[in-house]
Amino acid sequence: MSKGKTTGTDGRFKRRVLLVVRRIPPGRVATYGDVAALAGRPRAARAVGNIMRGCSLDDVPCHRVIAAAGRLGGYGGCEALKRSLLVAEGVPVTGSRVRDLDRILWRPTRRL
DNA sequence: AATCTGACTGTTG
DNA sequence: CCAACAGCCAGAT
Repeated sequence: MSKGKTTGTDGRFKRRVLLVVRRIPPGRVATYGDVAALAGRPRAARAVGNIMRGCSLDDVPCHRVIAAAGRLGGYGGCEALKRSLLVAEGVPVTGSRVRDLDRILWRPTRRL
């Protein structure tokens, strides 16, 4: 292990983002910007989206990550699925937007 | 190391 | 409400 760098070439940011998203409880959502901030880069919302794009629902509940202002954002071209998953968890969604975002938005009590 | 990509965000019209 | 533009960022090639 002297080098310990052969694998895990992932940026720490990506790892951090995955951990944050995994902590989002059912019935709640977090915006890309919030996740980025929790991961340590409040302006990397776009980067978070790119990371989500490469992750799977089996690895992380990416459907709980939405865009700002309560908009659902994208989902690999299957936004309808994202909407269904959120509604199934009890998240009130109207059209392409989450209602009462202030109540549904996840509030982490402790940071990493 | 440079360039391109894009599941973002805020502003302007 | 929607379209266009610009700013910002990490990952992939």
